[in-house]
Amino acid sequence: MERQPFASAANVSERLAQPPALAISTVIFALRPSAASGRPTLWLPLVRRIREPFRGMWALPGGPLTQADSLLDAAARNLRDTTGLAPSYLEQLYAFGGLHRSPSQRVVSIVYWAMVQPTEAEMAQESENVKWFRADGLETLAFDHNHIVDYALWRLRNKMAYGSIAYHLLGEKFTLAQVREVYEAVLDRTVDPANFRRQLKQTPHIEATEEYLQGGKHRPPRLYRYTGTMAEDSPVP
Amino acid sequence: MERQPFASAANVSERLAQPPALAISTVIFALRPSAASGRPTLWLPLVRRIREPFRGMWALPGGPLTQADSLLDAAARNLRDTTGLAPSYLEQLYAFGGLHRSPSQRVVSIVYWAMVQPTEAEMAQESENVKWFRADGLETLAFDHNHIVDYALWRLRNKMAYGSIAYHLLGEKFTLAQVREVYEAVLDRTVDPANFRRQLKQTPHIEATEEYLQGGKHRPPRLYRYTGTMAEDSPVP
DNA sequence: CCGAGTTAAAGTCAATTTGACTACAACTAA
DNA sequence: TTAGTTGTAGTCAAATTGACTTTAACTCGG
Repeated sequence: MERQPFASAANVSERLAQPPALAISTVIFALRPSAASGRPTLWLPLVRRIREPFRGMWALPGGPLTQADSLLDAAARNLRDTTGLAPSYLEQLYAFGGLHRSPSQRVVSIVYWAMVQPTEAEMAQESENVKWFRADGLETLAFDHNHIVDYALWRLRNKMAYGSIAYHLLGEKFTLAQVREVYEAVLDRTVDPANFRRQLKQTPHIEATEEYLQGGKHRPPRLYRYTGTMAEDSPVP
Repeated sequence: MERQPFASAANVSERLAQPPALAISTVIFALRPSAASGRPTLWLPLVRRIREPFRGMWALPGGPLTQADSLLDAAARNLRDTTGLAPSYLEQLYAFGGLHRSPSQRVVSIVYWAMVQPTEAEMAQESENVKWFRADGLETLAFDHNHIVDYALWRLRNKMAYGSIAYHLLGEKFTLAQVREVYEAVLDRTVDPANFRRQLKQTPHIEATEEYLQGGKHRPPRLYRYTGTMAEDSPVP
């Protein structure tokens, strides 16, 4: 991503001549049970920087735009290389291009965001340099990445209301209570179970299966399936 | 923007080494009375390309990202330089980065969109190389710019429902009927005047003035003012 | 095997919002 | 002065929403 270890006079004059560096980064959201309450909460994987600037700090996974890939492909490829993830939902979030996002060199980052299902999330093995964090109350990250995560959270809360994002955080089959828990986790408020059920039953792309989730402590809930696609909300690009 | 007049063997090998070119373009919407019905409809200014590729064809105003400007500043500056416009509403739309958007060189375009008020729109003088077009039924444009305009229209229709965009297409003071006409133009359907009025009266940032629009043919309507800001919908960036 | 406890799922009902429509007000044009 | 047109307020039934109750289906502890 950002290569120059420090700024020099040469760098500064070059800055006017050479085009800005183009980076692709991704904010990845997944649901994990909170350590405290056990309820699902939003988490995201971060990678530790192994170079200057911000060496040793945590940052969004990303890298330079590979020439042979479209923006989406570049995001997907980088995600696989750095975290091992292959998310079922991956969409462009925003292009950040402030002048001082990175010391020394001007960097324009095209940021994607992803939702991964619990089974997918397990693919992102934690290691010395890859770790999952709770999305709220994040420590200070490299570059302007706190800012980017905050923006992603704001968009997530907005899109939740009328979008299909929730289903991409769940597995293939899910109970209505699980969907409700996603809403509660993201919107950070309780939702009436009965009314929520009534709403979902008249939205498209939610299909009841004949299966029930067994092994719970009480009456087994029916399992549902989401039959929509990722492109349900954003069409052309 | 795209400089190479034609592709060469040297170009192709260089493509892998040098970063993609970064361009900023803008889709500008304004309201103008339709020639046929007289009702307001969506128009946008386009500029004629004076270089290859696509020389002579119409395209969105844009240019390379200037090094000293943020993305927003670069969009605003370019808009002023090419069309003379200084829109009151200017926001990032999407980053387009397909591999073959431009012949010869890879170009990533960060596209902004703007809404200009009627008085502002007059600043964009038509000339040999700058002309206003109706947003729907556009002729074939340079690059993938038809695709970009279609996407902008889709976003506009979506955002209209719960956003503040309509007011940025109108002047400082406006009648409720004018707001309704904007909705009708963008959503392409009729809206009940009485019900629309009831809705608007309980939305924030719409303030009644003590003035009335005189000179009409019938009962003069009250003028209103929008007191919100551009950042009402999109917060952080 | 029974009853308490818990969650799923369906149903009730009043309050609010929406869509279609009516009525009246305020102006222009003839 | 009157007919025509648009602005504005109000009415009413239908649809939607939020708070709540009821019944069903299961587990677990005795």
